Amino acid sequence: MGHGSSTSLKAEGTSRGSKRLNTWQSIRADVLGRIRSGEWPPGELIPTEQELAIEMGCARATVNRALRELATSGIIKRRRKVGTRVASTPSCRTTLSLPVMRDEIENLGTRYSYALCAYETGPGIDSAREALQVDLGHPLLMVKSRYLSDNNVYCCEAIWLNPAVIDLPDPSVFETEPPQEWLSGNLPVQQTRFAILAREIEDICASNLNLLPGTPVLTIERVNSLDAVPVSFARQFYPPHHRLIFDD
Amino acid sequence: MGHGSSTSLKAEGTSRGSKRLNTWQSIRADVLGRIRSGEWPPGELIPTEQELAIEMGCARATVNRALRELATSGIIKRRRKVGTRVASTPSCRTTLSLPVMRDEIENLGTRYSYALCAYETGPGIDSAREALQVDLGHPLLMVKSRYLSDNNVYCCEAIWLNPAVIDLPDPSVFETEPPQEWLSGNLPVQQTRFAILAREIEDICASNLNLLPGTPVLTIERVNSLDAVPVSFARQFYPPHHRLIFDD
DNA sequence: AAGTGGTCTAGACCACAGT
DNA sequence: CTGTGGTCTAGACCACTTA
Repeated sequence: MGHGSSTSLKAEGTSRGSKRLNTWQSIRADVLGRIRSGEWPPGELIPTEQELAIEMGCARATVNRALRELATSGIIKRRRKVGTRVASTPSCRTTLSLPVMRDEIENLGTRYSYALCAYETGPGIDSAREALQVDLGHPLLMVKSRYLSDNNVYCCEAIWLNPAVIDLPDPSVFETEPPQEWLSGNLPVQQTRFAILAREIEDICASNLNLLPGTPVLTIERVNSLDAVPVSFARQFYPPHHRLIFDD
Repeated sequence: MGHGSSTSLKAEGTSRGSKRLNTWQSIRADVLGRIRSGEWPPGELIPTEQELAIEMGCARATVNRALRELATSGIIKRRRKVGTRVASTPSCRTTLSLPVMRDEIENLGTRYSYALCAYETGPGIDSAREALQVDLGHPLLMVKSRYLSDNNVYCCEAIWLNPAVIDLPDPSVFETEPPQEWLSGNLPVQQTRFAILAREIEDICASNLNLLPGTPVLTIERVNSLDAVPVSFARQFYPPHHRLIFDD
């Protein structure tokens, strides 16, 4: 323990001319470096926040912030009283961002456009009724549309909306505005549940994506809920070359 | 420890000691509630940290923590000098966790088992050579294996390892230990890049998954690197019913 | 120049989990 | 019990952006 030897100044300040010495980012980088270098191998217990704070000459809160970020990334595991360990099984955690289609396409640097393909009111498909918790006699509005990136079909979407729980507009508004955007603009922000899966493309969408029926397509399903009441079920199909990339 | 029971504490002075009132979680919940209720609609500027801290009766740092978490989730957007806005386009951000297969299966509450299917040294497939940045004359070790969940095939894996950059063990060790686990246990933690996509299952793996050739399978590709040098390229195939779920 | 978020600090208390 | 991470606080300064 500290025995007064330290005058508690991190003065020194000369060794590095850098602007900020003790950013939490720099501490995170330092710890990460020691892990990657093998100095702290998987499963190893690393020093406590207190010890690291002293060693790095910063406040414990700063170390805490750095280690918290590493824990969130799955790099380390923290438990009270026990301490902090390097993750023994490298469970990679990363952030999945699913923006609105307009942003997704424009972020590619390409020109976004949207087109309505069709709409109809009917019983919908099994998956939609299940997700929306309604039965066969209950009509749903289905809207099919396409998103283009520089005039190439980027994604094909089918969405089922439950008119019993939300006031739907005249479907003609979907000629210019995607249903997902209409939802977020006209209802208080919803809760959304996702699933990512692989499916054979549906026959009806195959032509929209210029694909042969049976082609595997990456599919994202979304259920939007309002106060825990599901209001829409959507499927977005991406052509075969599409990948969700995670670099870190 | 130097400090005896130096009861210099200020007796908590505050009124009632109900649990904790001003946790950052409660503040996050409060703000989220106001957003969801429509009090602060999309695009709206919300009060500054300072104002919220006063209103909630807590420190600005606590408000900052709460808002930071919301910003990370994509619920709000923050800019210095400008302030904090409710996201106008609800770009959903969530955490994708890709644990080791053993954990992934055991987390389902099922029994995990692993089986080696085959291995061979050869030129590998185009994608593998590209990912590993080697050419045709360069031999790679390919290992195919299966992961079972309660004796049902859960996932089928093919991995190509570059013997030029890592010392590979005798392939027989892969009879009991999955290559991914061997990698993480015998090399300093690597950087991993991912991609998620949909593919037709390869003929060779179809029988391993008890599927017909051509079936769409959710595929995860991983490239493990060591000091920016790629050492392995893996493809994991999940049967058609498999979904990556995001609830939040 | 001024306002807002971003971060650091030093100290304190709490929650949890081993002993 | 004790030790460890988790959090709150009050104040301070910095960084970025707009006016």
